[in-house]
Amino acid sequence: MTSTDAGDRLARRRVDKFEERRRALADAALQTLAERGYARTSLRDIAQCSGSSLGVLHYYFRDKVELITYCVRRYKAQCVERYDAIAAHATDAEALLHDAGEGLAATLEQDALLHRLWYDLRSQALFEESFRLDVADIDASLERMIWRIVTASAELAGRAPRCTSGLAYAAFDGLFQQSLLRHLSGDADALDDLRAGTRALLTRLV
Amino acid sequence: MTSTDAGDRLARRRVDKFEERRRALADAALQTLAERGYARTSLRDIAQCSGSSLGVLHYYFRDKVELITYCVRRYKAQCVERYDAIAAHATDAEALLHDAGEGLAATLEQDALLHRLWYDLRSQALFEESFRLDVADIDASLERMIWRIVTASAELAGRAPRCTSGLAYAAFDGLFQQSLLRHLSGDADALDDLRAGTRALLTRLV
DNA sequence: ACGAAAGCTGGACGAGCGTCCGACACCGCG
DNA sequence: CGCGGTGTCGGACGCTCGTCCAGCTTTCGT
Repeated sequence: MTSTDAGDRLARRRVDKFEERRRALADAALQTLAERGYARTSLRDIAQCSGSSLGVLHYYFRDKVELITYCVRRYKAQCVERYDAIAAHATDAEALLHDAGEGLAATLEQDALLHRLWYDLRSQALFEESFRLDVADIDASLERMIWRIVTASAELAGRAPRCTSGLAYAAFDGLFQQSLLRHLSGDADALDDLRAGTRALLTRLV
Repeated sequence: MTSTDAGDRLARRRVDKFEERRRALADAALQTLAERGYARTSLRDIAQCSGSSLGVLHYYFRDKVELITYCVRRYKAQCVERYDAIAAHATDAEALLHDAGEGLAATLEQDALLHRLWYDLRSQALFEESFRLDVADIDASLERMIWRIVTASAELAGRAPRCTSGLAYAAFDGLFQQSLLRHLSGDADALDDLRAGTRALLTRLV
């Protein structure tokens, strides 16, 4: 083993540790962002909620934009992973209709705060150029997720989808967003309406 | 005429002038908000863009929240007025399909910035309780507008709507929001896709 | 065990924020 | 003309923000 090999291993381990810490900080930051919203969250809030300090944040992230961007990327990873499971195993059309509604409703209930953050960030992207690429990326992931459900539903029903992937996503996204707003406002019917709406959309669009 | 009558007239004229100035300031503020977004707009920005000063803003509005709320209410008035025209005069189903798509596309193109502000404010409402009532109010107006189009379309086609008013609004809202994001990102197909999507949604939902 | 590098701390700094206020211009009335 | 009320201005105030840094502690290869 040469000395440069040892150096490489060393450097790699250091980088790994650095990255791991970044991830931990970003996850804590994501939690805080989800609770207070993008515009109302300061680096001091994030530092306090993650039990670290301002200096640490600046040690691991050049500035606030880099931290936020890193957080959003992590969020996206969680998002895709979470959604990939929804349309996985359904053997008949009726079961898929049910599972899709239940999946979306469960997601809305369990991760309401994270999705609130997502809509917040997407709105920011309307104003801030620098967010648009990441937002478009996440949107594309979600669109693929919805499209998998739609095509699976069509296949099980022996039909072809009667809409484009973009339209299906837009409609489901609107439904989910509206449900989220009502759910967070304390509307008890929001979840059931999301289930019913999912079923309705799915049967109209295929 | 008694002296109190004269006093009343005088007081009323003063109040009118006061309200008129508030409106003018709010309209200018709305312009600035639409351009820079809620979180990035300071009272100094608003003062500068409206050619007034910080002191004037505070003379006519107790604080920033009152100014913003007043702006949103004015926005809502414009909004409803603007939309009421869309589904007004269509004599056959095909014409309505066409008019609805053109109306939404024209709105998207002409008032992109105002709608961007609307989505911004609605996202803020997810976090800030104090916005929710006004946002819910505007949402309800928009939902009624969409529902008028859907029912008119169903009637002209000799059918009944196959969805609830809430689902129709959610779907159209999602479509419009997605189109807005793409339009602002410079996607040249956004407008055409909105037209096509409107037609598709309308034919699937009735 | 020791020295250097990595990791971390708390506070300082200037900018920008919402708010507030004293001073001044304007105008109709006595 | 002078006077009080209305409208306006620009700066001061206290605060929070993101950024940055001097210096301390911890870690770790040698």
